Amino acid sequence: MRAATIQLRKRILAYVERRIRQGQPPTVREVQEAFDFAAVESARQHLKALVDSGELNQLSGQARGYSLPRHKSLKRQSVPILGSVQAGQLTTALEDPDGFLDLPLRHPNDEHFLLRVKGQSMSGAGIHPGDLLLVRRASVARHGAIVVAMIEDEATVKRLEIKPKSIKLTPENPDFEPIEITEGDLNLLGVVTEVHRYLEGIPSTDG
Amino acid sequence: MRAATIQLRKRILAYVERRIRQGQPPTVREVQEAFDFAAVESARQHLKALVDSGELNQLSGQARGYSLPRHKSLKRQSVPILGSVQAGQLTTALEDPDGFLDLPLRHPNDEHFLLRVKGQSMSGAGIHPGDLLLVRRASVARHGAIVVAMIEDEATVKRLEIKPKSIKLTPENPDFEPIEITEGDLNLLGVVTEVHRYLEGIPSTDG
DNA sequence: GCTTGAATTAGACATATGTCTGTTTTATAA
DNA sequence: TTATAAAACAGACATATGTCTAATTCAAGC
Repeated sequence: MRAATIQLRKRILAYVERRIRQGQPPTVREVQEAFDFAAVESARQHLKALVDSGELNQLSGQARGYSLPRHKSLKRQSVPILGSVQAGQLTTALEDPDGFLDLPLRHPNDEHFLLRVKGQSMSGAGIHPGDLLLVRRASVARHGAIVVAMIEDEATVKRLEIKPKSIKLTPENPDFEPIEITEGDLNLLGVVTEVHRYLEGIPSTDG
Repeated sequence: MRAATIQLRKRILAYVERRIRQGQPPTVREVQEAFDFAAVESARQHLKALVDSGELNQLSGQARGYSLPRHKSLKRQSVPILGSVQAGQLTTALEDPDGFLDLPLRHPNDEHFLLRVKGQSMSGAGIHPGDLLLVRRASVARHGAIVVAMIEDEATVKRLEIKPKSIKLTPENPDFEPIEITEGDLNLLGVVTEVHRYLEGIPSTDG
């Protein structure tokens, strides 16, 4: 393959992806026009190459038959927004959320919720009051992960430190005290996977 | 219109919407098959009715030419991810993004892009390196807004301060210097509306 | 039942679109 | 430069798909 072709093919792939995401995959001739090919076959050859290399899927013979491979099409789901979670009430809270946001999830088979941040205890990690934390429900987490755990009757956000004989939950703010508990006493609600902040007011809470 | 037709038409609309959201609008004949019509024209008539009532848009004569009207489709959009923007190259950068994220947009009729944060100049506002900023393209902004402006050949993020006779662009970090320019020299690319941080690695950069 | 218009059916046609074959141009390396 | 394969081009063809017209069936009201 020629040097310039690599760049061109990337641009074609980006174009096709954009069209698909906008709701209508392009025809071969639309690709031809978008890239000023004089021949339909030129566009087709590039598309075929992208299919052959696995960057696009194709339903042969169908009009606008190009689609994104599975790993590229993220599932989107409605995620409930929780203002706070009281002890043992996660299920209840999930059933009566403050609202929902449609988000693409990277672990679409896991259960998620959004938790609105209160207080400054994680400001050292760039997590501030009002931020929405996307939490993947899990009962285990890796050392160093930011987790949501039930501490003294309320869900709180801390960084998890796994020690040989205990668990330490550290706020990222020197004004707050870390908590050290035994592994059995840890009531982990989930792992924070994303932080979202909305600067222009409350996001749509269509729930 | 007959009683049963109302229900059927709703089901057809839902089918078309689902197909569009999955990335490929159906052909008339696919609608025909999905609803067991013996004639193509039956499906076509229902689709035509949905177009006439404004629940679908259509590009006549085009294969798979049905699309969602603006108020339905643009609740979620594919937003291009830009790693950086060089002077005057926003259009080019938008055509060759690092990837896309599907996000619900609160100003669905405006153009948006995601900008990956470099440097610590806005850490005082809780914006850190690696964060993705959702930017709504705009040429004007309100006092106090966090904006993306072209400064010295590159897009940078600053807080906007509108003064009587000048514009001040302030980094939220004492280690950096504010910039003061006349209003005419301001090259505003957009307003930051959301901050997103992904803690478990790079979000899908499928572009 | 009869009437009437909506809904469906049947079939054909026009166009859009995918695909194929062969030729020409172009970039790259020897 | 020349040889070579990649890439682009040109044109044709096959199929998919949108659209049209007329006939038939069906549901709802009289």
